[in-house]
Amino acid sequence: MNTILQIEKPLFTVDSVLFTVHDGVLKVLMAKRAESPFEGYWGLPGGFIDINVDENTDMTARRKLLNKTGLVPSYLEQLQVISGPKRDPRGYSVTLAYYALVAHQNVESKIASVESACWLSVSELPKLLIAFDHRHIIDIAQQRLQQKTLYSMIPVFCLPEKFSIGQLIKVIEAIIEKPIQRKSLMRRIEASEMFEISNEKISSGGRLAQLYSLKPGADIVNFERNLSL
Amino acid sequence: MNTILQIEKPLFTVDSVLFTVHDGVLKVLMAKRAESPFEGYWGLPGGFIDINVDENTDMTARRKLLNKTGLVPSYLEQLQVISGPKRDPRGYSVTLAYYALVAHQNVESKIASVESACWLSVSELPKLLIAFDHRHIIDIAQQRLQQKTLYSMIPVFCLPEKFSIGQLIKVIEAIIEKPIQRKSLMRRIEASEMFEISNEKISSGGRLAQLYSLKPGADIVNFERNLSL
DNA sequence: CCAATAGTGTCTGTGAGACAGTATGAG
DNA sequence: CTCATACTGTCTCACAGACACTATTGG
Repeated sequence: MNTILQIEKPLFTVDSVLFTVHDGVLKVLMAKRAESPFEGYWGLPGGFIDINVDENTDMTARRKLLNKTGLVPSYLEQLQVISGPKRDPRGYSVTLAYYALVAHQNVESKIASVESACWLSVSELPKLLIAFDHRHIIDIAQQRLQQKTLYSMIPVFCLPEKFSIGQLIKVIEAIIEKPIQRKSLMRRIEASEMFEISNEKISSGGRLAQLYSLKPGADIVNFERNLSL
Repeated sequence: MNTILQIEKPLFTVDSVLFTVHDGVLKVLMAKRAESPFEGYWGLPGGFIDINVDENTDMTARRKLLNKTGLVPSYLEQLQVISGPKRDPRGYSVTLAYYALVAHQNVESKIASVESACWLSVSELPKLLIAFDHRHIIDIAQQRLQQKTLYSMIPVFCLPEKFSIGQLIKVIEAIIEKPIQRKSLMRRIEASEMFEISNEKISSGGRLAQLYSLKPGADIVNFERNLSL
């Protein structure tokens, strides 16, 4: 091609913070590291981009999630790039962090390269050994998720295709760690026009709950006000 | 260290979209490329990270802005990573784009490596030759700036230290391309508690305007509602 | 029947939009 | 004085919060 000084390149990795909510608790998917830096520590699923396979970094994130955990996220968005000379003992490192959401499902670590991938409660992370600065990345991801929950409907991606308002309330409250008004949520569901009323209802210990589902091809509306305070 | 297969790494670059507002027009800083890919096209100021110099990618962005344009931005924030095999003829490329704001000032291209850096009106970009996918990156940056202007005071970073409400209105209107209510803006300035009333006033063809300045150490408040519609 | 959860009606509160009215500078 | 721009007062409107009320299920 032409003369470019191939100056030293940093390590470039892609890591994902995959969240779900189960039993009213926010969980994050972590993998126990089987390999050298921070072996035995919990780390975010991620790795190096494969420029022969990955159309872009989104694909790297998805590929690594699938390989390491068998899961395909319902929602995936770039979070932030974290970089510096000291964050990886192997050298100067640049990590593109994603955050992602999925309905809760059991993780069978189908892949040998990882000892075990599993859902950890965000609240129990302080008790665990976390690799690199992944704890910090999770904090940033959690903040972003909380913020976005105040003005959008992304929490629906923590639920299955069809869901009830009651389920959605539980998910939102688990994310923002505050109670919300059912009424406000229903107004938003109505106003957003993102959802359609299913013909099914679900039993939940009282009156049957209407199930909703995302309209096919609907994009995610951002509201002009935040919830709560 | 240990055996890591050094699989092929992508090119990693950092580019910045530096905005300002001058005479009620949103401008972006572009440099005429003196070197090979897209020589003679307009490109965003940016380049490769220097892992021996840059503490992190923010520093890369700042260093490149300073080198290529002599400017130090008042505000700098990550925008997005864009990646893919085709966006740079030299190979698979990953770019971390930043967007930044600064008070308008003339650019003297102090550095020889760039033919000319100058402020281009965003509206005239369609008429010009833009390198790589930089046009697309600018579009994304502009959208983000518009969005953020609706719920924060970042446009003040397009103004000098001390500024009047009237100046700020002009900047905001240039960014979001819609008129706003002076009253709403004043309420926000009051409520945010980010600013202090200077002891100076500025003449502007009518009654003297009160000058404000950012309180030292004040952080940028996000409002819970958006402006306008 | 009761308990539990789903959903409605409606009042209050907050902050943006609109816009008329007042204040104060230059010429 | 007039004109231009700065600032204030105040009404309306949209939408979130609060909460009482009704509806519908299972036991």
